[in-house]
Amino acid sequence: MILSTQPGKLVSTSSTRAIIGASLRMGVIAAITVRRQPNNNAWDKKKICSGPGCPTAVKANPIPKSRLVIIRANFIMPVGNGIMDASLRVCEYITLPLPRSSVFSISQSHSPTEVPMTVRVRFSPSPTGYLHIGGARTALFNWMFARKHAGTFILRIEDTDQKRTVPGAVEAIMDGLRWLGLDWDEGPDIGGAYGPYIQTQRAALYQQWANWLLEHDHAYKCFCTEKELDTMRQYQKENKLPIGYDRRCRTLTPEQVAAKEAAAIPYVIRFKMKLEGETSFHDAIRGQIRFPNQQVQDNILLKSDGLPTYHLANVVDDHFMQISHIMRADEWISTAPLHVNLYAAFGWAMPLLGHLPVILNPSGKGKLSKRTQAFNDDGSQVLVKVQEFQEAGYLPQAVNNFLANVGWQSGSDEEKFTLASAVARFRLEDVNPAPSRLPYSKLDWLNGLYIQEMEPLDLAKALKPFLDGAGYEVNSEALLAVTPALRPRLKRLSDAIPFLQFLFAEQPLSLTPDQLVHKQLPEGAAAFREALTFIETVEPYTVDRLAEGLRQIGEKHSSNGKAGPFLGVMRLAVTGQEVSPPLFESLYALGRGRAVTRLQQIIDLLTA
RNA sequence: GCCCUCAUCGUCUAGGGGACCAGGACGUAGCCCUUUCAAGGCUAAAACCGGGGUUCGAAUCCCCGUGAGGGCACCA
Repeated sequence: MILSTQPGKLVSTSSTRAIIGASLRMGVIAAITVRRQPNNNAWDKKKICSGPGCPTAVKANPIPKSRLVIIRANFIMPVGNGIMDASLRVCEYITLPLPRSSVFSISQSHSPTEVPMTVRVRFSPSPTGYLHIGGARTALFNWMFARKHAGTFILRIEDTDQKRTVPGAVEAIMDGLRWLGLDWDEGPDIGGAYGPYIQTQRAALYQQWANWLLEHDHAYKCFCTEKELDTMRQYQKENKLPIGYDRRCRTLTPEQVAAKEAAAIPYVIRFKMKLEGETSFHDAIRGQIRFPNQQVQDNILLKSDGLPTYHLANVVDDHFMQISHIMRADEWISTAPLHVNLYAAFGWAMPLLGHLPVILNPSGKGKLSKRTQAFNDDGSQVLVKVQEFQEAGYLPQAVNNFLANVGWQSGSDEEKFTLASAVARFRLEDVNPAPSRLPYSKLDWLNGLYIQEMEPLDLAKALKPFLDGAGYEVNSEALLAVTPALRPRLKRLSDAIPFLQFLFAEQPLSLTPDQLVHKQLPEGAAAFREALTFIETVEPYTVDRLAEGLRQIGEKHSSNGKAGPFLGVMRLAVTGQEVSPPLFESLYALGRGRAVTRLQQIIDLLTA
């Protein structure tokens, strides 16, 4: 009966129902569900029928899993009329054409996010300090989105809070972005068609539009002093009233306003928010978000110093800079309804919003901040500034890769990828809305992988500043010789410092005889003496020749015929480090002269 | 207090009603290799926040809790 339904057979809705009905009587059909597939990614689900009496039948007479028959039709809703492409599953997926039927009518509820032809996005930090890793992540996502859609990435400086502006911060932020390779197409340093890109230089524009709102009854002047507002908030707190501006100046009569103005009382301009109803907007990452309008304050748009607050400045700038998408941090969600209403008051089209998840402290308590010094499980300090990552010896491509993996998933199981491939696959819909901590240990792993890809010469060059910084003046030839051996041992560039310490160690090395004996090496001193002679005379003094000769000596002297035991103690003898690069490279980097000196000291120590 | 957001191994995540006794990665542990430490290879332990509901079937949809984060500034 039902199981004889063959692939390719036309099944009408009514016959589908007949099948269900008949099968239900036999106690084999459980349910039928339908999924629409408008494209390969987005799915709508609609249950069209779950056979009447089905639950009872199943409960009364449980069907073994193997006999549970499921019909499921997956079909693509055609744009026009006609037959839709469908598949029907009966125990297994089989493909069948299925005629259109009203039973299958599906509401359009899941439209794919549209990306307009011209993408213009911005990263707009406040110049209050260095580039924060969370800011860098926001910048990275904006940048990836812009590059993906061949759009424009804009750097805009939001310096309307003069009190918090720090000299040199703009340059520091730009340095951070440059180090990461996030290049901008328009910005304060390079200009652009929509400049200036520093908000304090656009003050007149904000004033103009604040006045426009005033004239069109979307805003009002507020003469409240800070003291007054503090008192108000205090009162609200004590009396458990809703916290926020009570809109007392909203109802000032024109005469009262004129009087206060005549008295030269400073004022701010506040937005006249709708008092009832709700504001909703679509978030590209979170879907629809609704706010009761009562929750939205009559926020200040223009401060008494004549500069705008963020709310006004960002709306005006995003409009005039023709920003198409706003991707900003989570913490802006609650002000989004204000912005929506501002756009509405101006009559401007709203850019698409997407609120990125915040980055949490490793403890999970609070968001990652540069003010609260945090520590990892291993006690190391949590890096927060981009510059700190650089100084710790991370590579920019590793940091980018790392950041891209937090809150976004590349769509494959590959965790290591180039920025270019991430750009190609970047979609706003794939951003995970959940806040996350930075998995720093993954950064170490990734950085190690990137280091292993480096050519020895490039790696040596990259290592140089770190060694210089530690006061180690390694000669280039020696450095280049140990670099291949060093490479797989490095997670961070700065890890090279302890490895190469032996090159600068005080003489003599602080070793004790018992550190240099090995069970498998009965005549240690003799082996060292032979090694000494060999090192003194070997020509040329190369890693390969050293390896060859010392291996032979080791094999000869060890009781198990393997070079290992000797090489181990020998390495310790010449480096004095429990952990160091391998012996041959270390000897080479040390140079013949110093190698001989150290070995002689060891022999003296053992024979004393 | 009010409002908003979020919730899968320790961590970053996959997951869009049956393919999941939940997959990958880092980290951790063990073994192999080995010249110390790494790297590399193999193996293992390790999660659907709780409770209801819808459904034949829920990690997935809905509701209620709980927890975490954010906002309620003349800061952004």
